[in-house]
Amino acid sequence: MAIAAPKTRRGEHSRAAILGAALDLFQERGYEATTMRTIAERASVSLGSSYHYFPSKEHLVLEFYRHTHELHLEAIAPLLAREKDLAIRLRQTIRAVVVTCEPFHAVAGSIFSTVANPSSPLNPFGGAAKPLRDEVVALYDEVVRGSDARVPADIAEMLPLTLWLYQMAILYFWIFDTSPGRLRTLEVIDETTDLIVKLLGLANLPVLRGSRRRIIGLIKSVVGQQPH
Amino acid sequence: MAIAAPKTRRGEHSRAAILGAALDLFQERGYEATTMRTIAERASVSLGSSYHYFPSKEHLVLEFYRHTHELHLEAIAPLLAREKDLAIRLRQTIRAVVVTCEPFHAVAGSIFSTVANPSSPLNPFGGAAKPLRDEVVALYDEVVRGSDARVPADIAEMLPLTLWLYQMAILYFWIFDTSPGRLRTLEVIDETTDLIVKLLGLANLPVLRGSRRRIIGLIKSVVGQQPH
DNA sequence: GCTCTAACTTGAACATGTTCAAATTACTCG
DNA sequence: CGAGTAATTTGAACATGTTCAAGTTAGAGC
Repeated sequence: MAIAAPKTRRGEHSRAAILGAALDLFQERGYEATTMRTIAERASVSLGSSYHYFPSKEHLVLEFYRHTHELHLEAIAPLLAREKDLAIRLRQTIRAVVVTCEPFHAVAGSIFSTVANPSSPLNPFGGAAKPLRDEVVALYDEVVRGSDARVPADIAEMLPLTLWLYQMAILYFWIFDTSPGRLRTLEVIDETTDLIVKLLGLANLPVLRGSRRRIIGLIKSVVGQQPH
Repeated sequence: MAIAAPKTRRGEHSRAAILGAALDLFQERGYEATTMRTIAERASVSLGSSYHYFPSKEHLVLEFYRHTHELHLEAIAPLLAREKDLAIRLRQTIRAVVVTCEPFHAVAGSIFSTVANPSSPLNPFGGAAKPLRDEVVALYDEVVRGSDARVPADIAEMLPLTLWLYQMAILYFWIFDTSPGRLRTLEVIDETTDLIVKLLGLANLPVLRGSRRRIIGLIKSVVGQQPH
């Protein structure tokens, strides 16, 4: 993602200063209102230097995402270490996403759309963002695996990727949520996580068994498409 | 959406020329590669004139959308007039969307992302795009109402808006679809429309009846949020 | 310490979306 | 037809993401 990893002490310092300035400014003013010139100025480097370490403004956003992901991991780790109930693990993990992102709610919209652009190298469905996406998927793998729920193999296979997609959908809803305390998002999270866990439990029921293979195949083909 | 509707013959001519040039160029070169200067040049007006009729480049995209929607309506009207089976009506309507948009597949990505931006006035969830969205929702209302399916009132109420959201999801999938003839998208359409109609049929089954009110409430709260 | 190469830095230059005040044109009303 | 007003047109100017060729600096090898 970076044009070049720094090779000198000065280079390391510059890169860190640019990234730090960008993260601060995105949070303070949002994506569009933050200009590359402002970032360079606050980092005390020239405009051109920023482009030496980050090919584009969008690539700085990717680092912003990575930052929030790390906050999310920290926030949820203790619960994942002690709780075994899948419903609780899932609900709390998704709740932690929106709680972690709350300070960035005002700027999340423009950032999200930048990333949603299918032709952007940052699109999470393929490209430069893949390593980060894989980390998020791994988290959901841990959410499921670390629980005491018995999930059939065919479902377990595609569940983490599906939950990642589900998280994205929740975030998109959250962006539009203007309710006090973001209560509506929390309600939707509680309802949907409950629904998901119930559906997993129903997977072997006669009514659903008939469609199970078809539905799994469908989800796999939707979620597993590897573009670019 | 337009700053001003034309009041003179010359004005009408200019606006039409700008819009026509924009539609052609978006199709030829895509959204980013089409500059406002190129549009103005092909329309034989000055750069400033374009901004007299369209507040921004994004607003020209909205017209592009309207254009494809009208093509879609034309394409699907005959079938909706004669066919009564809901599954067929729905499948063919959604199929017609991607078939209609096929000439724009290469450029659809950048256009879609522009519109997906929650802070854009063009975001379909609220703002300038609302009139067009209402038209699309009305089409799905017609798809359901014109069928011989008996849909419970509580479901019928939120079904058209939900189908509109479903159409958006299919389009997002289609953007990434690189399979020959866009076959994967067509398969996903067939599977999902079938699933939707089956679920409607199952709505009164005991297993689902327990969750039905909750699920409907959930969908309404997700899809009915009125932002901005 | 000197030299040399790779790394790094710089700021001017470019393209493009957008704004705006001034100039021009179209239309209405007497 | 002749103002006068509203509509339209214009292009220069601005902000910003990005590129790049040229200059400067850091660190390795001797």
